[in-house]
Amino acid sequence: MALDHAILVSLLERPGSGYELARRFERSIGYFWTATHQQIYRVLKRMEGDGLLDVRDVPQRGRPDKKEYSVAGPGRAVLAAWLHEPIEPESLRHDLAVKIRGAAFDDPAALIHEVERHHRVHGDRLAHYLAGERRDFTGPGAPSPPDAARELQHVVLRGGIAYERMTIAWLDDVLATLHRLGRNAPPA
Amino acid sequence: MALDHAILVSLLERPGSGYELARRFERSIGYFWTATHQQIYRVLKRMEGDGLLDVRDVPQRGRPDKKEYSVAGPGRAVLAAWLHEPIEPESLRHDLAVKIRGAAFDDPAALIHEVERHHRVHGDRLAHYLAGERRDFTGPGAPSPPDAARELQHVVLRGGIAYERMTIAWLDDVLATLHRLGRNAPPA
DNA sequence: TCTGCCATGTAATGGGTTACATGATTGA
DNA sequence: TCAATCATGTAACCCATTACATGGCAGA
Repeated sequence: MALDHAILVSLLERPGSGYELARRFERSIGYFWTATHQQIYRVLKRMEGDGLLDVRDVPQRGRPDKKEYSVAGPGRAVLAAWLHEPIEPESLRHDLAVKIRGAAFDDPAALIHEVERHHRVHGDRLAHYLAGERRDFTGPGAPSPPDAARELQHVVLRGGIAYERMTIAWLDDVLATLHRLGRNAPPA
Repeated sequence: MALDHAILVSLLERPGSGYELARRFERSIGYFWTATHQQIYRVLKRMEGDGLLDVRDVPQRGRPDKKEYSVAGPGRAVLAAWLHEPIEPESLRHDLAVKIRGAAFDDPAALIHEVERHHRVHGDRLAHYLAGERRDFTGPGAPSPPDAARELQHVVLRGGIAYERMTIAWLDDVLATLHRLGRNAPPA
């Protein structure tokens, strides 16, 4: 159900259409939550039906019209209630780790390219987050004193940055391990 | 579908019953994958039907009998094929981050207890991982030279340790931010 | 006696992913 | 002319979570 809450938070930060939400889920909110447009449209419709959201038809020139959603009173109440409930600390789902342990029953060295690919992806994400941080928080254009919403967005982004740095360092460790195994026991 | 592969890896490391698998998913494999016994029994039945697993009835005294599963030839082939396929780099699903951004529209200081609770959970997990590392890899009883399977298990565990340390450091950052916001703008 | 562990399952629901579907505008 | 972007949706399937269900043994 947390997609509902992520959408509420995003629409409180700024009202928008399903399409715009889907784009945000590829960027800022995507740092910590993913969703496709199909999911988003379904949930928006349901939440609108439940009276949690307001909709406004926005005609546009040269573009398809869009429906701009914003959070209604009951939506705000639902979010507030959720904020005061405890949630379960996350547990990981890490496919690559399954593969690494599985590689013991195959050829460990064959995993090197795959791990390198993941390393590049996380490097790109890190660069992207750092650019966003400079643009929105630490760069010359950043407003000061910042408000609470911005401070909280920033601390979440710092979490994303820490996650990517940690992952990259770990993948270096994985690569070193795979290389070591390759030298000690070269595949037939 | 990666639960299938996680089960194959675990059964290759050591054959076992559904119940035993469920317990492993609470410990070592649980570092990077979670599953409940309901899921596990369903998947075991399906994979056995597909000829990927062998079953053996094991009568026990003083305990219910159990079914011991092990990986059959086709199961090994399925795992090998998956190991050679590329997989998508993970994306996060972090409820707590949604809450933190949402707190801007409520009372940020009210989140402090929740964040502290998560901090404790991650601290406990870290201690648990470190104890496992000492017991199985770096302690006096650990065999040397270790084989490939153990090396790979260790590098995955190091990933879990790095993840918990990173998370704890980030939660410290979050707490400092929440305290700062509380001082600057005390709630009514 | 009661809790917890061992051991296996079924059923209902809900959420997520993938595939399919349409159609206009802008820029290369 | 072709690809990309904007914009919205439906349908089917799979997977995961939650609740329900049983029953014996060991130890506090």
